[in-house]
Amino acid sequence: MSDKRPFYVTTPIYYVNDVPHVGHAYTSLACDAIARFKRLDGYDVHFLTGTDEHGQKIEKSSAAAGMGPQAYADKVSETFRSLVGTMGFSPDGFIRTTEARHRAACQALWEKLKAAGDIYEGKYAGWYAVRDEAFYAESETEKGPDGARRATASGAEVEWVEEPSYFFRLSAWGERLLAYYEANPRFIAPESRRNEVLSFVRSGLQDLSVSRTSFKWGVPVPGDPKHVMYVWLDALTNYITECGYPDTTHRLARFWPADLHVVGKDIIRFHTVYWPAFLMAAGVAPPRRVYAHGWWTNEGQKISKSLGNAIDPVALVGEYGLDQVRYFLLREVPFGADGDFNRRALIGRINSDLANAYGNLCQRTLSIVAKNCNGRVPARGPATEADEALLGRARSLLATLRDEFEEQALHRALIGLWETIADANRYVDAQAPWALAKTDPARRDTVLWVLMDAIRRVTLLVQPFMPGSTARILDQLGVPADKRDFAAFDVELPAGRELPTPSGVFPRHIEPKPAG
RNA sequence: GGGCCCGUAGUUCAGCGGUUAGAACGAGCCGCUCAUAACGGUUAUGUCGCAGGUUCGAAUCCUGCCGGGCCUACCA
Repeated sequence: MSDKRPFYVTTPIYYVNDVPHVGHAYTSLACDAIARFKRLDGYDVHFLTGTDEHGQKIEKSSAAAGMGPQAYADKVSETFRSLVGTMGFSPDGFIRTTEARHRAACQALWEKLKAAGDIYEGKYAGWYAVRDEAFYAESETEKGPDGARRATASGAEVEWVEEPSYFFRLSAWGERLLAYYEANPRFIAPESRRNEVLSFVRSGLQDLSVSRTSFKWGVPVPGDPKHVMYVWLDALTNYITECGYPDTTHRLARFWPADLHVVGKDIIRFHTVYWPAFLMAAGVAPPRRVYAHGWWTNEGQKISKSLGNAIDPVALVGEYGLDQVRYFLLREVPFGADGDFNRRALIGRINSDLANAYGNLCQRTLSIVAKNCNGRVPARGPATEADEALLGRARSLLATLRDEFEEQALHRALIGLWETIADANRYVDAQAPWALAKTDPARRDTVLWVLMDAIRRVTLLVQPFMPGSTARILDQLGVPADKRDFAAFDVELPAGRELPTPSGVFPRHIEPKPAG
């Protein structure tokens, strides 16, 4: 239906045992900026997010909440769905693992793996801690002086438990995975994560338990309904469920293989080892790229449930503004690295980068236009060297940003954009259009036109990061709605177009005076 | 234990073999007055973690040490 090139980007599906926090918001935000950039650049984008709703924890949490697991999942899934609105995300699909289409896809994938001989029946055995409701590897436990074995991390007593389970023959896929990494050097990013995965796979893979009989809340194993599929086989499959798997004629089938899975660094292995192994075993192409981002700390402190210092994105947006938060999260930390969330830095970004540099550039330019040019786009005259320098820089931005988005270097994209904003502010001072207004109105108009065009180009490219604010700026510049994608990057503003009265887009953030 | 990464101005970081080590924020001084008291110019501070080594030359390569982080499988 479209001859545009497809681009498929996904967030992980979020587990509904948790309430949304900045970590979730951050992953989705990065995907959102990427999806928006690609749409503006003419791709047919499919951006998928959703919720993971199966498993023992949901079964238990829902019972504790006095409701059925589906009702419970419905409720929590809804909080994730509402985050989409709060954060201004633009997903094209929202998938839930409890949907019938997902059950069908998981079962189809299972049958394929079974038929290929990559699934066999065995016995899952391990050290189980009742208190933690978790299995531990032998190396994660130790024997105490009383002879009882305990989980090293939690101190909970563990017991040896065995249950029947199906296994995926992951051990057979090590060499083929390494060959895939070798042939597709961009598959895992950033580089440091790739190294980790490589060394993990080289160290040898064990078969993977992919079913459980100890709980019911999951996708039943075809032909053996005592079992439900266990975590990753269920969760990861969502990415192809969306594309209609196993129906290759589905309207979204053309989006597979995914161009990009964005994940937190904690689940990189599942996406770069298990997932491509499952897919290759089933005869499906693996995704093109998996990018793992880092974690946020809160004012220098590790975020943890026990500290109760989770950051609520909804509160954040309420206090500082949506685009301000979006900008901060993507600008403050190199995408891929860990970062610290702190108020001083956030307020610094809001005031320095947004209010003083960008917002004020727009405001000072547009108010001179409003006062001197009768509120219309001025006409340009011959360009000077200084004009060409600024315009040349602004023109080169699109190509640069394309490269940076190819690498998910979102922070570098923003840095480059802001360098041009700084150039433009220097240009205003050097050209002093307020003085030209008295001596050389034609030259004044040229200067203002140059500024407006530089701002227009920068703003076009800032759209993926701050869609709301940039829309307002483009309105004030008189850029029509159909001239805001990158195809219109070189469509310059026609002189004489009437402009609305300018008004500030990025207010300074003034900290409320703390008591005492 | 094994593997990977990091330690550079007050702060966050760039630089990864070649003249006097850079940027941003913050601080001081000067200028401008179009603008959200915003903007521009300028000044300042660094034994580039420590100790050896390779080299004509090292923040940049090698070794050791100190300090910090991450990975080392079935919690999403």
